[in-house]
Amino acid sequence: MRAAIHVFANHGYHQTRISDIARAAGVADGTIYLYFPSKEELLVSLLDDRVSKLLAFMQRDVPKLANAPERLRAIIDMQLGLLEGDRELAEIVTIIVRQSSRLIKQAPTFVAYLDAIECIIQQGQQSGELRSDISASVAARAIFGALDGTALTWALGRAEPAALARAARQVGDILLRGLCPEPLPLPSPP
Amino acid sequence: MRAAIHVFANHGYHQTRISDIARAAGVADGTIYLYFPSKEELLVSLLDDRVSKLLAFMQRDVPKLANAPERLRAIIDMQLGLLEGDRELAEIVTIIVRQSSRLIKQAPTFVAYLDAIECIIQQGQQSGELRSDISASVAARAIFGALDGTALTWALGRAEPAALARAARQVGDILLRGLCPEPLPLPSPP
Amino acid sequence: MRAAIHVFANHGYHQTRISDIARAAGVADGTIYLYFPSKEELLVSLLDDRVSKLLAFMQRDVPKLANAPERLRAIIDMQLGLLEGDRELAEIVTIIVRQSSRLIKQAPTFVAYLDAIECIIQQGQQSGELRSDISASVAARAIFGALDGTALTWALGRAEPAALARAARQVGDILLRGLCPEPLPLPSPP
Amino acid sequence: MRAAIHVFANHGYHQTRISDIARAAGVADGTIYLYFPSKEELLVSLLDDRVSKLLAFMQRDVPKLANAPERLRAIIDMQLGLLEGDRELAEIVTIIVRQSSRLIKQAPTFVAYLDAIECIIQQGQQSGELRSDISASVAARAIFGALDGTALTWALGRAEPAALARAARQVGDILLRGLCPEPLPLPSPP
DNA sequence: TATGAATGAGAATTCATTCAT
DNA sequence: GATGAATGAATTCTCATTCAT
Repeated sequence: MRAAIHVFANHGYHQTRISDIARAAGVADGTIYLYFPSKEELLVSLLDDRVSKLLAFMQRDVPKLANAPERLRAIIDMQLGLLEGDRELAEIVTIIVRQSSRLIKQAPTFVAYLDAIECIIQQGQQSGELRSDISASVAARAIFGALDGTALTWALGRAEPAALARAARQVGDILLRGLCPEPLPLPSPP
Repeated sequence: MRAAIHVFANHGYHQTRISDIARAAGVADGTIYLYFPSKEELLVSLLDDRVSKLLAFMQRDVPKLANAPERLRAIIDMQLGLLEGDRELAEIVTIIVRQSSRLIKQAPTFVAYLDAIECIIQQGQQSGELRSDISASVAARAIFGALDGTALTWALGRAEPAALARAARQVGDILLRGLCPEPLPLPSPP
Repeated sequence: MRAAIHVFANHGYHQTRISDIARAAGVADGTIYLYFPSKEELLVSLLDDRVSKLLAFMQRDVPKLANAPERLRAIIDMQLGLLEGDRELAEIVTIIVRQSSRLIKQAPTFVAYLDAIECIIQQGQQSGELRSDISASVAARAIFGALDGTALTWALGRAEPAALARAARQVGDILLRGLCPEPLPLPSPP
Repeated sequence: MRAAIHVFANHGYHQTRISDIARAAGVADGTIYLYFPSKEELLVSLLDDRVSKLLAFMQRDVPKLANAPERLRAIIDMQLGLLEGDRELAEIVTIIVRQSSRLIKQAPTFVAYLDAIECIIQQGQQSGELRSDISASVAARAIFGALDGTALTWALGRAEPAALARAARQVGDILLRGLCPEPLPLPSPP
C-alpha cells in the first residue's frame, strides 16, 4: 500500500500501471492481486485505510470536546494533520481520488464524513454556539472544500509540512469566526 | 464543444471516447481533430473558454467595486453563478478537470485565478477592510476551496439551480465575516 | 475469415492468438474487431457460414429426392463433400469447434442438423423404406457420428481429398444397408 | 483423479483451474504436482486409465469370441458400457479430450484403438463373415465415430443411463447389418 | 509429504489518432 | 472540409507452476 501511494501520487491513477506498483513494492505483478481484487479497489483500500481513521476519531474523540467550535477546530486540525506528514497521501486524497469517476460519485465514506460535520454544526446552532442563519449543510461543504483546497495547493506546491499546520490554524480562524453567532461576544461596557 | 461538455460531464474524461463526442456532435471522429489537436486539448479548450470569462470579469469589472469585501463577494457570486445554469459545466470544472493529471498540476489559468483573489485580499488587508492576521495566500485557497466544494456537491447532487445561488450567498457570509478585521465594528453603546 | 480458418486449423482455437490471424490476414489486430466482436464469435462466424449452407441444402434440395435412402445418401455426400476440398475447414468443423465449450453445448445449428436427419429417417420408417426397429434419434446420431469420425481422421491424416469421397461412399453403403428394413427385399420367386 | 473428472466434465479443460481441482479434492494446489507433472498430463492420465482398460479387454477377452460380428458387438457394448455409469467420464472422453489440441492429434492410444478395430474387421473380411467391398480402415472409423457421436449426444443430454445401453444395441444392429457380406443369405432359387 | 504464497509470462481488447478518399 | 476505416501500442488480470517451509 505504501508503494501504491508513492506511485499513484507521482503519476496519477490512470498513468500508473500495476507493474509500476509491483516493482516499487518489490513483488511480482500477480502478487498485487492476491491482496487487492483490482487496481481500483487498491485505490479504495488506500483511502478507506485513512478515512476510517478520520471517522473513528470523529466518533470517539470529537464528542468529548466541550462545544461546537472546539469540535470543528479539532476536525480541521485532524483533516489537515493527517496529511501534514505525508504529501503523497495528501495528493491521493485531494486529486487522485477524483480520477476514478466511480470513487467520487459513490464514495460512502465521503458522504459520511460530510454528514458528521453537518451534525456537529447543527448541534452548535441549537446551543447557540454557532450562527443559525446559515444552512448546516452548506457550511459543512464549505468547510470541507476550504480544507480540501488548502491541502490540494499544499500537495501540489513545494511548501514544507509546517506550512500546512499554519494554514490549518488560519483556515480554522476564518471559518470559525465566520460561523460565530451575531453579535460577537462583546466586552461588557463598564 | 457543447457535445464534449455533455459527454465528458456524464461519463468522465477517461470513460469518454472521442467517437462518443463525435456521435453526440453529429460529425465523424476525424472531424474533431480538425479543430482540436488531441482529446486533452479539447478538455483544456472547454475550460479556457469559461475560465477566461472569469478572468476577464475579474480584470474588467471587479476593480470598479468600492472595497475588498464587495470584490470578494462579486467573485463568489461570479464563480458559482457561472456554473448555476449549467450543471454539466460545473461537473467539468470541479471533477473532470482533475481526471487529467497534467491539467490540474500545470494549469496556468488556475494559478492566475488564485493569484487574482490573493491580490484582492492583500489590498483589503492594507486598507484595513480585511483582517491582517491571516495569510492572503491561505485565505485565497480557502475561498477557492469552499466554492469548489460547494459546486462539487451541488454538481453531484440533485438540488435545483437556485440552491447553488443560495449556497453562494451563505458561503460568502461565512467567508466574509471570517475575514473581517478584529474587533468587529461594534454598535456604539448608547 | 479465410486467414482465421487457416490459423485455427493449424494451431487450434486456444493456441491461436488474434495477432496470428491478423498477421495472416495482413491487417492490424484491431481491424479484426471491426468485423467480429470477439475471438469466439469469429469462430462461430466461420461455422455458421458453412453450416448454414448445409441446412439450406437440406431444406431446399433434399426434399426433392424420391425416397429416404436417397435423401440420406445425399446428406452423407453433402456433409463430407463440403469438407473434401478444404481439409482445414474439416479440421475446424470436427475438432476446433469442440475446443470452445460454449459452442458445442449450445450450438443451435448442430441440434437443427441432427433434427433434420432424424426427421428424414422417421419418414422413411413410416413409408417402409427404412427399418422401424431402430430409434430414429439413435440412427441420426450414429450417422452424424460416423461421418464426423470419418472426417476427423481424414482431417488429421495425410490422405488425399479423393480418399474422403471414397470413404463417404463406403460409409453410406454401411449405414444404408444397416438401415434397410428386414427382411431385405427379396427377388420374388416365380 | 475423481475430482479432476468431475471438474473437467463440468467446466471443460480450459475453464478448469488447477486450484478448482485441488479444492474439489481437498488438497493444496501444489499437491497435484506431486502426482501429475502438468495439467495436460493429468487429463492424459484420466484417459489412459480408462482406455487402457478398453485395450486390455480387447487384447484379452475379445479374441476368445467366436467370430468377427460377435467381436465387434462386444467392442460396441464395451465402449459405451464403460461410459454408461459415468456421464462425466463420457463427457471427458467425447468432448474435453478434444479441447487439448495435442491430445487428439498425437494420442497413441486412440490410434491403437482404431487399429485394433480395423484388425478385427480385416479378419472378418478374410473369413467371409464381413463384407469385403468396404475398406476395413473406413469401417473402423465409421464404427468409432458412430459410437462417439452416440456417447456425445448422450453426455450432453439428459437421458438416463439405460438409454445409452439401448442406443448401444441399436447402433450395433445398424453397423453389423451394414457390414454383413453380400449377398444376404438368400432363399435358394428354385 | 503437503502446503499455498509468490511468481511472471502471456493475450484479448480498447481507442486515440491518422490519412487516403 | 469532412469522412471513417484502419491502425497498433498499451495494459489489466489470470493461472499453471514452483519451492521454501
